Amino acid sequence: MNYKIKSRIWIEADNNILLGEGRVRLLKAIEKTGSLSKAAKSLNISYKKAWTLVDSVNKSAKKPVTKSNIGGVGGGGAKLTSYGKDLVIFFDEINKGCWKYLDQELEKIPGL
Amino acid sequence: MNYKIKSRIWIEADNNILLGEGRVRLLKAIEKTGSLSKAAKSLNISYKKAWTLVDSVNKSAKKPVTKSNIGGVGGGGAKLTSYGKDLVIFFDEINKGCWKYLDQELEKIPGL
DNA sequence: TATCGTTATATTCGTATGGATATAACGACG
DNA sequence: CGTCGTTATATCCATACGAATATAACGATA
Repeated sequence: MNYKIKSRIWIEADNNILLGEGRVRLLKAIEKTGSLSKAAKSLNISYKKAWTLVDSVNKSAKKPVTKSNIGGVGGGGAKLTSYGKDLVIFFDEINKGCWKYLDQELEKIPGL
Repeated sequence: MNYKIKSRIWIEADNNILLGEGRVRLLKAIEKTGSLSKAAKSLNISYKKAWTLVDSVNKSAKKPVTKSNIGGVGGGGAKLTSYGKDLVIFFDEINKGCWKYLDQELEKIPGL
C-alpha cells in the first residue's frame, strides 16, 4: 500500500471564500481563454457554477479580480485584472510550498 | 477585511482515505470516551457516520487502528491500538506544521 | 438465563448541491 | 438595425449525502 498526503487550501475573508484550488483553476482558465463560458467548458463545469464562483471571488476581494465585457464583437468576454493575476501567482506558490512540506513530512512517519 | 488561510489535509491509500481531520477528531474522541457511540455523541455526529468512518479507516490501514469489543459489561467499547495512537500524533504534528507554514506565507502577500 | 449498553448493519427520508435548461441584456460591427 | 456570442440570472430536477430510525448480535455479570 502506497500512502499519499493531499491537501486543500483556501483563503477566507470573514466566512466568504476568496480563493481555493477550484477558483484559481477557473481564474487561470479565464486568463487562457479570455471568456468565462469557454473557461467553464475547458474545465468541464457548468457555466452557472463558473459564474457563481467568479461572482463570489469578486465579492470577497477588496479589488476586482476579473473584468468582464457584455456584448460587442464576439459577444464580450472576461479577463483577469492585474490584481487577479497576482493573486493566482501567490496562491500557486503557497500551494506548491504546502505540497512540498507535506510530502517531506509524510516521509518522516516510520512504519506507515 | 481580514483574510485567513485555511487547509484540510488527508492521507490516502490508493484512493481510500486513511486519515483526515474529521477521522482524527473521531479517533481522539474514541480514545477519550472508550466507546464509539459516546465518541459520536460528543462530536455531535450520528453513530452511523462515526461507524462508517472508523470502518473506512481500518480498511485503509495496514494494521488495525481501533479495537472494539461487543457485549460484556457496559455493552462493550472501542479503543485505539498503539498504532492508532501513533497515527493520531503524527497527523496532528503534520497538520500543525502545515498551519504554521500557511500563516507565515499569507503574511508575505503584499497588499492582500 | 435475563439484563444491559454497545457494536454492527440495513432502510427510509429530507435536504442541499450541482446540472441542465431557458432567457434577457448587451454592444461592436457589417 | 439585425446578427452574434457572451454575461448574467432564474427555475427546475436529479442525485448524493447525512440524519433518523430500527434491529440483530454479542458477552460479562448478577
